[in-house]
Amino acid sequence: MNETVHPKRSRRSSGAITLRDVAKLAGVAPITASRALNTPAQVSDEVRQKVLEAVQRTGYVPNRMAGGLASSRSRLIAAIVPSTVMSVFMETIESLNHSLFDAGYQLMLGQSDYSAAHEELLLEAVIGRRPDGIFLTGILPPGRARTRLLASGIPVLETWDLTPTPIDMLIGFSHLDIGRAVASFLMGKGRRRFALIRAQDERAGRRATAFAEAVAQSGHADALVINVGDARSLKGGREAMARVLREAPDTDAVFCSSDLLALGAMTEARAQGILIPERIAIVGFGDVPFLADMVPSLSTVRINGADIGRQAARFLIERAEGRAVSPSIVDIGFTIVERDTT
Amino acid sequence: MNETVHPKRSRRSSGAITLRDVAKLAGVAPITASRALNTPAQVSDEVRQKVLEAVQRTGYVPNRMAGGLASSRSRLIAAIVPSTVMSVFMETIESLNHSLFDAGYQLMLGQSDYSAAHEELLLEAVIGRRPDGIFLTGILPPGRARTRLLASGIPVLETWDLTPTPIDMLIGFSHLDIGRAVASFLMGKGRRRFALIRAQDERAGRRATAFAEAVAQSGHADALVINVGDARSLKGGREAMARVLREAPDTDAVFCSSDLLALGAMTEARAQGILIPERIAIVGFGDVPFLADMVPSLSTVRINGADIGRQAARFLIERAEGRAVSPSIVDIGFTIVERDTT
DNA sequence: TTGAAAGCGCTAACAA
DNA sequence: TTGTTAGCGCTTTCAA
Repeated sequence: MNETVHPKRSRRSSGAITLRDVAKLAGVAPITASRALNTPAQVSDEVRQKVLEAVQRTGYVPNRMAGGLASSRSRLIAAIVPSTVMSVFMETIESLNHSLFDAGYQLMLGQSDYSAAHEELLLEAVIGRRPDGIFLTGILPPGRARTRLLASGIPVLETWDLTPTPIDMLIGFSHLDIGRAVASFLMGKGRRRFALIRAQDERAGRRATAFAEAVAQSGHADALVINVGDARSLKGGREAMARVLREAPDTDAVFCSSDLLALGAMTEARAQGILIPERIAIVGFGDVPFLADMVPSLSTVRINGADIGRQAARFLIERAEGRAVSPSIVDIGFTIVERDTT
Repeated sequence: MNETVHPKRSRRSSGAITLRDVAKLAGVAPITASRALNTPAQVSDEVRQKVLEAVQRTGYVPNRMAGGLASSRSRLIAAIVPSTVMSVFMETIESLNHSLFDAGYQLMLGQSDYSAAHEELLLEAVIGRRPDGIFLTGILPPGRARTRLLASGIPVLETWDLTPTPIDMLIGFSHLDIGRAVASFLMGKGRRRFALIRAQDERAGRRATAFAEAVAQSGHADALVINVGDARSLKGGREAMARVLREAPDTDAVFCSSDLLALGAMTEARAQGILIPERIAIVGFGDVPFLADMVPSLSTVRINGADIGRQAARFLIERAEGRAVSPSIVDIGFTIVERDTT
């Protein structure tokens, strides 16, 4: 009876139940308990039974930090998005998160606010967690952040854009193609005087430029370009549309860099009694879920965000588990969804 | 020359630069390098200088899994929300994420999809990461998940609701009060025949019930209650409004459990040529950023989500760092924002 | 102010 | 199939 009755844990212990406790209760070695939980096929039925019972009784929850440290596999995936509120990226993040969770991975979310400086800080913090993969929205331009990431050896998936020279994997679509496609779509409808309402976002800029070049090459007057700060501001769209109507009253088609800006533009047009699509056609970008049911419903460019998320999860997990088989560059394309506003 | 020229790392090493490498380069012991980075005040200027230089030269990024394991502090906060896409919670998550990042913490995001079963799995996975705190949307009802969480000893912050018996900390508001307040607000405007459009969500249910009781107690006819599945579906709001107009054509006020449902209701009313607010008043819930600029602009119940996020970060970090000073229950309140639709 | 030793809780590697 | 041993990369503890 001189054994410790209160099994005094070392002063450093966190106090939680550990695999050792479980193993002791099950009467096996810790590594055997570990195998019973992680690779059950490697263990006899009887042992597995006893270990699971001990887990139940103790309420043991494995410490993934310890596991990750020992195995160099954190089962953590980091995602960096420019914004979350009312944003077109959330559909992707939602499906990514689901797919990851089903495979036993956890998502760490970082928000860059469209700032390169912030993104660099974020990446540094993220690398410190040693995630098994990093999901980036956009292409990471050459620079310190990219060098760091490369040096870290963590699998990286860039999305939402195309480049012949990704860091590693890429799932995206061409913003230039979208600009051109929307331009021909509208020209095909007989529209002749164009305006662009675009947020301060480099990718939106490329769509706009491609659009403007396409209409110019077809011999039309230069498109009027209105810059607004925030892609999520309906108000910005309203004000931009007011300027369009003032500065180029003969405009008959407007391409907006987000659905919310488009909704703002529609709102202003309606407030001024301008008929849509009769007088002016409007096209948005993103296909946020609910605008399909507005009256009039918004024509827009649809990106299959959920599909990006699913494929991203697959790619990242494949890399994490060392079976890299998928092609590393995927163009996921886009669709012009025609509804009432054109 | 018999020293290893290629400093062969042990077969288990991840290969990344470690604190040891930095320390060696700086000519100090690992623990000194650790102090130079984490508690610079404890170290001489000269040593600090040399260590920082070595960090620069090597591109060292500390392994937070190892640090967390050794110190029992992960600097990770987990947040569980019912949904992310087009959701009223994202404003909170965004500000939580920012506040955490500024304090050197990282956010892990889990999505419960309004499912208790899923939430339990999520919590189990989350506990395994040993976060320094857990942010929950809603109150966790007694049950296995709550017991587990309690046993884990991880600080928990419940939000978005009130209860006298939180697990630990609480930042919320009263759904009953909201239901009652909106009822008196509408009755005060002279409205007499009410309808509720509500999503399948327990909290929305409580707002609706309180609303219905309040109008009944004032001697009005029972409010018509229409259930819809998804709070984020504009279409659901439209269909519900169509039913309201069919089943109770004399309805003159509708309270919807989300702004998106309210937008759907408005859309349907307009499609049927019904004047808002003249014939029917509409009130939403959540005050999603952009609806203020619609025409007509939506009257709604505003929750200061960004403030919840900020305070949540403060509470959780205080607990994590062992200086628990804030009150543990905070009623953050709500505001009825009157706009065009009433 | 600096360092040596030990250990956080787990798993890889090797052995039986 | 099971166990022993030795780390993973860091920080706590204690000592100088």
